[in-house]
Amino acid sequence: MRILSKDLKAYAGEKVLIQGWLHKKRLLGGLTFINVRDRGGLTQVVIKDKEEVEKLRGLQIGTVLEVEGNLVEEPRAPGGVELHDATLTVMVPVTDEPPIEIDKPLSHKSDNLDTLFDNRVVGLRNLQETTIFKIRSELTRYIREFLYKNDFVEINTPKLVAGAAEGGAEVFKLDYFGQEATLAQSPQLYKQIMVGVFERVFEIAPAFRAELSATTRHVSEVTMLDIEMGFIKDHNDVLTMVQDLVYNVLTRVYEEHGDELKKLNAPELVVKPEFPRYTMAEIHALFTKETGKDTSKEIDLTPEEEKWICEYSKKQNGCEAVFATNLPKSKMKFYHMANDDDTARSADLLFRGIEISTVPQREHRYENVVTQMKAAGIDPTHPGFSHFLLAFKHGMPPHGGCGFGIDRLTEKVIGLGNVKEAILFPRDINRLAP
RNA sequence: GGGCUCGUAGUGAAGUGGUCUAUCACGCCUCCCUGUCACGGAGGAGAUCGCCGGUUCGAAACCGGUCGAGCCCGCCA
Repeated sequence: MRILSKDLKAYAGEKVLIQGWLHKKRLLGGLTFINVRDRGGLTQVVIKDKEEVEKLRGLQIGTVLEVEGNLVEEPRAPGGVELHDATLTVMVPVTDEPPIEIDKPLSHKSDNLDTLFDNRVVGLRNLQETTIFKIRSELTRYIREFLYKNDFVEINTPKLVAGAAEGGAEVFKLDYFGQEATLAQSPQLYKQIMVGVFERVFEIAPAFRAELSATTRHVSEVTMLDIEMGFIKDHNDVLTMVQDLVYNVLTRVYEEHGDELKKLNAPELVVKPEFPRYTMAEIHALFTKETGKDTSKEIDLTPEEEKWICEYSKKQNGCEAVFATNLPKSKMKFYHMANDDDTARSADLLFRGIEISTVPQREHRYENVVTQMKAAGIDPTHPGFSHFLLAFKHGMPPHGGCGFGIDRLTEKVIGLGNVKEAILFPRDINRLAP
């Protein structure tokens, strides 16, 4: 029976069988160490028999092995146990050397990302890369667990759609049996419709953005967490839910994976349960006062301001997650709810210098939605929107939610420099493979 | 869409007019090595310096073009 590396400790003194990939060879003459990688980690195998060592001649890292041997406790071995008197069986021989290093950290310098992604299928076997995606997996697990606990239902909505969900943003167009279709750039309208069914819903799914953006924070296929909740008292209810979710997820990942985060050189976490809230106008004023650069006429936060306010809040409030509230009405989407002044009931959640989520309250009154739609130049009878309006005609409670970038969250938790490093197979303007 | 930068063995880097017949590290091959864990030691293979053209007695280096890539801005998650 196959034993996983992480479970070996319980089998000290017994004969065990492991299966995995050859991860590293160290030949010391009469003594050879090999590391075998399986889903639980690495196992050190000690081989003295020359014939057994010869089986590995010419075989490269990646060779699939079965190893049978006696498990002994050995303080000098990593993990405290190792296999002795091993008999090797080569399940799948590999003779080509890997195109990229597997047992040493890979270069994540921006100039080298192209090589990193070209060789992704093998490079991901590098334990440093693997750890990034294990942490990403944990982050999504924590998100799901938090939302289930708070009575949210996980949904799946179509990614092939009849029209743009959000006016303005660039969409991918494609032929759909003779009709023009687009790839969904957001589940926005569907998740709102589902508030009329379940009250509280969420989805973790790809969204497609055809923006011609070439930056460290953009990709054309993004994994979004979308949340929507009904029967809110006001915008504050949504902000609090998102805040509690993020606080829970961040503190939990640092608790449960602190060692791995440290190995990846992740920054120390500085957060408080209550994230500071500044209106956009306040941030412009503070930034202008502190730096002397006048941003009071900017509609949105500049990328420099996003970095600055997170640093500022970290120092002032001991919290590097911060809400920028009262976003300008001029930027508002037709389904957002306006305030009486020139702002909207919408906020950006910023963390470590980047926008990771937008958290608005929605306009739930049918007539107002139609009015705002027309004002945005959208035809309410278009098949991409008519069903959305039908749901509103039949009763939508006050509601709000968020769109949340899983890729950016992972990037920032680990302290990576580019969102693509947090994506297995990133898609951008230039890259469609692997 | 606008601006800036980069392209040298499989990988990461050094070299900014001649001493480059291109250097180093990792990886690979051969040999030595019984406690390695970025093992160590000796030797070896591997690059028409992205491509095309030009300047020059001479180009990896300078100029123009081209292809590829990255970063910033706009926009957004």
